[in-house]
Amino acid sequence: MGKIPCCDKSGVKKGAWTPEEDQILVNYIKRHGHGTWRSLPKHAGLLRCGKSCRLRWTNYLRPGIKRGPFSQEEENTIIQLHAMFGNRWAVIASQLPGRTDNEIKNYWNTHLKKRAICLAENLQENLLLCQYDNPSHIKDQLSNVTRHMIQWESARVEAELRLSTESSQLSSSPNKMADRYLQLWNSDIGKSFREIKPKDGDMYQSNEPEITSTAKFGSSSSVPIQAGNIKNSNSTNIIQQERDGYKPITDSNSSSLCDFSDFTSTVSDMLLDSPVGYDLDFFQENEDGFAISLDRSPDNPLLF
DNA sequence: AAGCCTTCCAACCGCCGGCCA
DNA sequence: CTGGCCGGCGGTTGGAAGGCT
Repeated sequence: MGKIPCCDKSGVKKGAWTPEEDQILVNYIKRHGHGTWRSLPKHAGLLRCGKSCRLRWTNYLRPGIKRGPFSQEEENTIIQLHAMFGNRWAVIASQLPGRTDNEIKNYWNTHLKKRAICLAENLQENLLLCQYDNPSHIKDQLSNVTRHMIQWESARVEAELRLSTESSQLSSSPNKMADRYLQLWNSDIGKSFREIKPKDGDMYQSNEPEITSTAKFGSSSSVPIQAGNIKNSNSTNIIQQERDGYKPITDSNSSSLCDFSDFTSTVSDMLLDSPVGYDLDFFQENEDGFAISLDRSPDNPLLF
């Protein structure tokens, strides 16, 4: 049987669109609407397949498309939504007016993903070092781990807050919240927590590499999120931290995994139970690794 | 200046789900 | 219920542009 291709390959032009083709497409759609994309090229007089026309229109020619570099706010939104939804670019794009899924996907793959991977690898390296360094060094490494976790949790919490205020349906459904947490846990960012590779006698026990049941997140995801005083743009810290001197490492061939669920739930609890809302400034390192602080100086590595 | 390398992004490709006959 | 059509989505790629030696 086989699927009928969207267009006859012969006689169909491929590659970059010319300004003339753009003009033809725009003029036609302005006059007639796009109708069925498959028949559009024939009616408009274009030697393109319908899919190509649709892509060109939705990603480039459609009115309201925003060109140019992403703002910090847009970047934050992408990071948060990617933490929530993974590579569901269309969902992410729906929250960024004027941006297309293709553009966001490209931006993630060329800018944000790289940073996230660097950070995750650095985290992994830090934990490896913990096993060989002197005990006093461990606290520093743990601080890095803690920082990373706090950032991850803050991105998640803020994203959940945002979505919960936008969708009363979702916030009223623990299962859907759990599903979102599950997606988050199975995303690249969540993966960075799971794929820590301790050696023998590791500090953390490796259990579940990938969670596939929403039941695992029952308690965390059902925590009611209140709209209010969460500090904005927490997630940018992931990027900022990388910019501020986190160095990438190359060893990423991990096979054993380390479960951070205890850690993350602890940090999550601290965040969610905080009497001062979701402001993260109170986190700061001390001699025990991390503690609560009101230090708001720019040098505080936990400030976002 | 020239060649090579890397980065970035527009566009392509194949798959999937919804709709309809 | 089934099969075909269609649009949408996400992964991937090719080439242009810029940087480096």
